[in-house]
Amino acid sequence: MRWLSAEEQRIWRGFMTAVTTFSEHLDRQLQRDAGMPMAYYEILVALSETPGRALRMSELAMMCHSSRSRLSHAVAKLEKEGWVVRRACPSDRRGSIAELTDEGFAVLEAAAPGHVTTVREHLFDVLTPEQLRALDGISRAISAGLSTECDRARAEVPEF
Amino acid sequence: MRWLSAEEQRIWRGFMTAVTTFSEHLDRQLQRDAGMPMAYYEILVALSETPGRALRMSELAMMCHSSRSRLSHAVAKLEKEGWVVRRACPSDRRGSIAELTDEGFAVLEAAAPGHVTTVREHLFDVLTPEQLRALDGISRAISAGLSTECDRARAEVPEF
DNA sequence: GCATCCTGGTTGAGAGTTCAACCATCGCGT
DNA sequence: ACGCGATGGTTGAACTCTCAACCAGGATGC
Repeated sequence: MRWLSAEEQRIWRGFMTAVTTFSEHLDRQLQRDAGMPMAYYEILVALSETPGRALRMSELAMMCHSSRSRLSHAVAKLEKEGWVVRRACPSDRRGSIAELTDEGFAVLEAAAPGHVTTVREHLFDVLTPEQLRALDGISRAISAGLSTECDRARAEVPEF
Repeated sequence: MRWLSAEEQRIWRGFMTAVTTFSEHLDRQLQRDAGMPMAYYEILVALSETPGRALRMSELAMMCHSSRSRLSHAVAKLEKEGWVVRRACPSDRRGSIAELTDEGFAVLEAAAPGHVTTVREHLFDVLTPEQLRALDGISRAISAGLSTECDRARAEVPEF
């Protein structure tokens, strides 16, 4: 087993610090200005970008990179707020469809500018175009490394 | 107010996806193999690296970039597990000192290899040396952008 | 000495996440 | 038609985090 060098540790810790501080900052901003955490904001965004502003729970879960359970709890809360409604799926009786309400859309419209401004201010404004290009590549590489993980797991299943 | 371009959105979402998937993966690995979330692991690491394996709560909070409240809850749990003990601070009667127990150290030693391996596998193994250098700069820039935020807030306080 | 403010730390309630268990339905093979 | 494994989704309990309230002890000013 290979440990991390001092240099690797520095990079690793710096990365985690930056990322967690950043996302805590974003979460706090959204919670303060829009009364919801970022995970819930993402749900509203995903719905708002879909034609019909409605999606099946499982598709919504994929879009938000969320577990079914998490999404179910979250949508329950959003429904209680009146920002989303759930209705049955006509083609599959198991299914359930979440739809963004007009009020939910209005809330999202009100929340978006502050959120986008925060993202721009702390990400795009502090990085050079070159760093942004690098970040793009880094994100892809990390994501690819994680999804091949899943593939490997899937490949381990006998008779697959 | 300036919206994000399509390209910026792509980078932004890709970045968040990579980061959240990655840290969820790490959290799950630690939870499964060591029975604790990453935040708690970080606490044990910070203590283990301090001479005497003990730190005041406030210093520990800074090291872990954690709020006092979060740390207090976390250390309470770690104490219940027997991995940490709390004792009074001799120089400041308000203070409280968290100390890593031998059992806590043993648990940490057992957990470390799996954690390091996961980090290496999904971060250092998937990035080129050039990307790692870029990541270092990016992390610094983001962290700097967030701390100047605090400075500005501090500067806004009247008579400061 | 004492009033006042600040700092260190804890606590409790409320919100969000995780995990495993669960139910209903679908799809497929026979 | 029937059995059966896979899928879609929900639920409850345990856990973690956040936020605000709080208490105790230091520090400063008079």
